[in-house]
Amino acid sequence: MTNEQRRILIVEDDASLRLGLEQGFLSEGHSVDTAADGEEGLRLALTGGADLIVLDLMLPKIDGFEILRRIRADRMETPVIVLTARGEEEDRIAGFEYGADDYVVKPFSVRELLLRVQAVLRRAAEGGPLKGEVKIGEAVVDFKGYQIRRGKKKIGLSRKEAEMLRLFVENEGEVITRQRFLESVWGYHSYPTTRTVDMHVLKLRQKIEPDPENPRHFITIHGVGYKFFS
Amino acid sequence: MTNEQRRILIVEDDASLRLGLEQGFLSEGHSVDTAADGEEGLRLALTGGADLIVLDLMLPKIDGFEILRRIRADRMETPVIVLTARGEEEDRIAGFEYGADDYVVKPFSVRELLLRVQAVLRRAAEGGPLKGEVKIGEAVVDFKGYQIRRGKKKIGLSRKEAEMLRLFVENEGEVITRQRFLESVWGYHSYPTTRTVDMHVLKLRQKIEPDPENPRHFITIHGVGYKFFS
DNA sequence: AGTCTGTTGACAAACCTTTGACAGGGGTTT
DNA sequence: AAACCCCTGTCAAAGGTTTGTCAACAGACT
Repeated sequence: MTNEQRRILIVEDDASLRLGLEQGFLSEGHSVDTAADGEEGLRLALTGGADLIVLDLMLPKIDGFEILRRIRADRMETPVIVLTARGEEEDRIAGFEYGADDYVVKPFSVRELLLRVQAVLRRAAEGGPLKGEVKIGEAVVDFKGYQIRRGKKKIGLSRKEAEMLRLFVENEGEVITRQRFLESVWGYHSYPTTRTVDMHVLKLRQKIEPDPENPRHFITIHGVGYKFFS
Repeated sequence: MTNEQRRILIVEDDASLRLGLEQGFLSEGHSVDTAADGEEGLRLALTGGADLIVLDLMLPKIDGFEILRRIRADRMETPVIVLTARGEEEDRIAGFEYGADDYVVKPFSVRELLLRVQAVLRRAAEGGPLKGEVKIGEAVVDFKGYQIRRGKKKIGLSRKEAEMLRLFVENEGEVITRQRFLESVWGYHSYPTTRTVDMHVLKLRQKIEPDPENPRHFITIHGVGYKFFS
């Protein structure tokens, strides 16, 4: 009852993944449409009243980019989460440009995707902060452009910085442990030290805090993790 | 990391992998049960109080799907992480259909599996006991944010304070002995004096009680322990 | 080669936790 | 009721752990 049920469209050619996702969504109480190729996917996207679309980029017949482009060309604002394969990292930037709302890199845990879907649905329901820009004190973060504006100064964000910031913003007011950062931003295939997380927080503070030595937005919770306030 | 120890059940027929995983979990401080075939695995899954099950799908006698199905048929909610081999009966790999919490494709690094186990355990723990906020008199405790709000004042909670408070809240009205605090909050790896518990109760009183010298919420039971009322 | 990013080690600084000490309460025994 | 002993409240200092920050290094990219 924490969530309303929604209609999810899954466009994915790999049968086992498609079924797995379908089950996952069903078990969360959503209803599901599926398409195994781009043609079908586009048709369902344009006709069916999906509340959210999970879209693989690599598809038979019509690829994911094209589907995304056509959806947006129709002025549909249905949230889209893109699935990209490892090594197609550039896809992700391109994906954002075409108007994806989030992306997940394969291989991912279904749990992770379910969490992101929930987050996107929540944002969509609330009017979607990440859609455009987020204000943090004096600074304005542009996630799609990977940069921050403070007054007239523009400061670039690296990929890791941007992803950490995204996690912060999505969980404003809640403590996020270093482990959770590693899990969510770094994934299961690289194993940096937890000190690395600290380093990135330091950088975010330097780029965003008015007074980096007395942080107001990125708060340390000793022995636990960090907490964010906009 | 002061992570709590858990009991892990490994169901895997390949001996070297089974031993490798066992070692990994042991070195993280968990305790481990193992089963080399499906029959044994199912038996242990249903009887033993495992906190998490690592389950190979391809097993002698009873395969992993069947085990998973039966576990869930019993309404057990023990988290399960499934190990699948690449190329195994693809259409059935929709392991999530049967309620797995995550899956890992062989070959995988032990390190990766350990990380996923931690993640699943953490989520299982978070999902359970604590709701968002709890009111204690005038104060509102925000466990996710590790803080207390009293009117407009926000007071931070340290980790130990938060964990003690959690135990108090979860056992409202019951007397909790100092010993129980030590076991539950501090665990088996450290043995502080019971005076330490007093100290933390003092701090909680100072942060939460309207009049810390005449406590209404954290009551001393002389010779026994403390009792909490919201 | 030069730049940018991510990662790590090192060390000091900050912080929480723990402990000792002592006063004050509580309960029990006479 | 008084004496007594054990338990708890509280403070402050010690102790140990966690974090902030700098600098160096490797790798990717330009």
